[in-house]
Amino acid sequence: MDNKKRNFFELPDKVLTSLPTGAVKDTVEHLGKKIAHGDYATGAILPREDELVESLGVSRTVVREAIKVLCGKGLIRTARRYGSRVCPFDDWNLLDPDVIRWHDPESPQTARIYAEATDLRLIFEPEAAALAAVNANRNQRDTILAAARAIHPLDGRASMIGADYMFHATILQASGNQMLSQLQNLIYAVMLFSYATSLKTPPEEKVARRNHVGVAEAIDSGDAELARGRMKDMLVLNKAMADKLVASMFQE
Amino acid sequence: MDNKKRNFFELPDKVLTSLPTGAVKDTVEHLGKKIAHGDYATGAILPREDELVESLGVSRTVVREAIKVLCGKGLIRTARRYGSRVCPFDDWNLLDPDVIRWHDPESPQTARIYAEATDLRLIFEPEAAALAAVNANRNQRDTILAAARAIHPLDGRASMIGADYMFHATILQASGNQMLSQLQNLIYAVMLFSYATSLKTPPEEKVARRNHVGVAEAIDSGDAELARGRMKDMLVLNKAMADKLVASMFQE
DNA sequence: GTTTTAAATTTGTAGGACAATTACTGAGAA
DNA sequence: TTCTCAGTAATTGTCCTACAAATTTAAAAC
Repeated sequence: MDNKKRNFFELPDKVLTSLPTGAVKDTVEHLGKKIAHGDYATGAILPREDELVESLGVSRTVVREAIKVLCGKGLIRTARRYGSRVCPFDDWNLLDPDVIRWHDPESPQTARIYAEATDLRLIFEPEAAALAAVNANRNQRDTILAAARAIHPLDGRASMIGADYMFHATILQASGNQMLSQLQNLIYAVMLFSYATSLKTPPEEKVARRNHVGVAEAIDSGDAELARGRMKDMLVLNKAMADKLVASMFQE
Repeated sequence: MDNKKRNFFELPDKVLTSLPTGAVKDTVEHLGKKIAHGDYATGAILPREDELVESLGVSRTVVREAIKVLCGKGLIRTARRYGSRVCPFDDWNLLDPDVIRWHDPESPQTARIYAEATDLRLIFEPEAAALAAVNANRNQRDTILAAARAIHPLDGRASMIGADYMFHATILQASGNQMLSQLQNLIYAVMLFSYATSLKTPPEEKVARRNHVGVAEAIDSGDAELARGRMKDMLVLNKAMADKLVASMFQE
């Protein structure tokens, strides 16, 4: 049971696209990551289809289907006689779960996205908490409370971050707004980044946990105003830490 | 010149996917709309590939590439020997520009999405306005002002809504947060819906215009607090109208 | 030098063949 | 009857070849 509970709060290792496992999926992941990692500059031409066929060891059918998927996410654009070129960053579907996930958590370039995501969280999560305080069902309130209490450093970083993700994701779900709920992909990206860089940051878990539990209790009690305020306070603190971290990354 | 200006504020007729024009794109659009319109229930099996080949008059290559794109957007999921079945609504990438656009503006089912989008706007647009007041460049401030002033009923609904969209989209862009900026797709969807149903609503354009200009001037003057407050007031009013409209739709 | 024409190249579409997987069928046993 | 298990059939997944369409590049004509 303990084991089960622990698994429950682990950071889901993959938020997969709905593509079936197979060559197409692998190719999409491979190319998607390369593009998101910046291996090809904006406007750069990807290798020709037959080159990809050779280098990836799959058929042209697979390569083409993969490229079409990436087009659908705004990463690339194809033209006859020209090739597939990488779209300007503005055109990327930044809120697509896959595109978010493909960003390299280790890259300093991702830091900007991370900072933007943190700003965005500061905007919508307090409101989500307020909505959750009103709309959450019994089950959700329990999960939020349990996740908040599970945030302690003794279990190691991985499960701590897992609980953290579950905490925030459940609040979004409990808001009752499906679009708001989908922004949990954004939180997932921040968590990934946070996990990749957490080894360098000083642990402030005790404070973090107290804050989380505070928010959870406010939601559980149904006090929307209190939940909003506490969530906001928590995220302001979070943003301060994030900004410091990003600054230090660019300083290197 | 007048003509050019008018075009500038017209609602862009298509926020296209990055797929090149052609059979694949058409097929994606066709199937995507059918699914988003609810022609296939959740879990329902789509016609087999060879049936689609026949009914759509394209090759299996095209059908397969289109289906893969839809998988990438979370609409469907495929399996050998089983077929392509429609994913539960929760799995759809609701923030994907295409998925948003494919919703049927005429359908009462869309009304719920519309209401959620309106709620979401109320959350992030006041903050976007505050950010824009600080970060917008000269050009953006001018565009926002011009768009706000172009919102008058004499030009007809289409261009009025076009200016409205330009107003909100530019504010998001001017916020300086790329993720925030991408939420303009959501506003686009609301505008489409609004346009489709606007014939039934009594015109309150004079008030609307005064509000928009107020926000624009606040942004132009660089007063973040004022911009936030005015945008919020405007959207609260907007939400009240939206709720009334949705209620009337379900009442029928 | 400029314009027009031709050629080469790259993606787009079509269609056939087989592989892999899994739902379904039916026979046999409990 | 009901359950198990093997076999069969059906559907998508992958590979392949051929040709069409478009567009850049190069050549040619003026």
